[in-house]
Amino acid sequence: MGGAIHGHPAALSRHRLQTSAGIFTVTFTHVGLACLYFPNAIRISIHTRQPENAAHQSWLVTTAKAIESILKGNTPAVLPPLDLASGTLFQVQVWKQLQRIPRGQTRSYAQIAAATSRPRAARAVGAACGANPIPLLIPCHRVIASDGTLGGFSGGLEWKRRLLAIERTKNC
DNA sequence: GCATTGATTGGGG
DNA sequence: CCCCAATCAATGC
Repeated sequence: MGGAIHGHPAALSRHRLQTSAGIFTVTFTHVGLACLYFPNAIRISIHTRQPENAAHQSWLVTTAKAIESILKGNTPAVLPPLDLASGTLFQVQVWKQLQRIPRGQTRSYAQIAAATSRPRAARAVGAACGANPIPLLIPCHRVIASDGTLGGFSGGLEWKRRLLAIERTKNC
């Protein structure tokens, strides 16, 4: 059996996804989209090459459209089901708050901390953002430091700058 | 503006 | 336990 996290199944399939901004990699479980990697990310060797699954094919199309939508500064009309089972309770709470940040807006790590009823956990929110398995669709790029500086980004700060610039431009 | 520092939380080994 | 981290506010320069 493949490795499992928190008692949940590991990814069943992995796909390369060609977009206008390069080749993203995504993984699916039986629940939905589990991970999304930027084109520049180091990809792990594929253990689980399973026969094509109809649901995964459908989710792949939806995921591709959602990525392209975000790259254009729009809000995706539809998202694939997201499998957040790899997260702890706190991380999932943070990730759900991230999904509530409207396109074109930002929040500070401290604001997200407050939204999860842990006003002093700003630093932990940063760590939870870093552990976000589905960047772009879970928009951790919209979280910045209280003083207006960018903070960090697991996909590289260039991507964070780029995404925020796209959304800012689109909003004006 | 920038650097330092103490407080603080959640996660992982 | 201990260490790390995508923080923050206060402080001094």
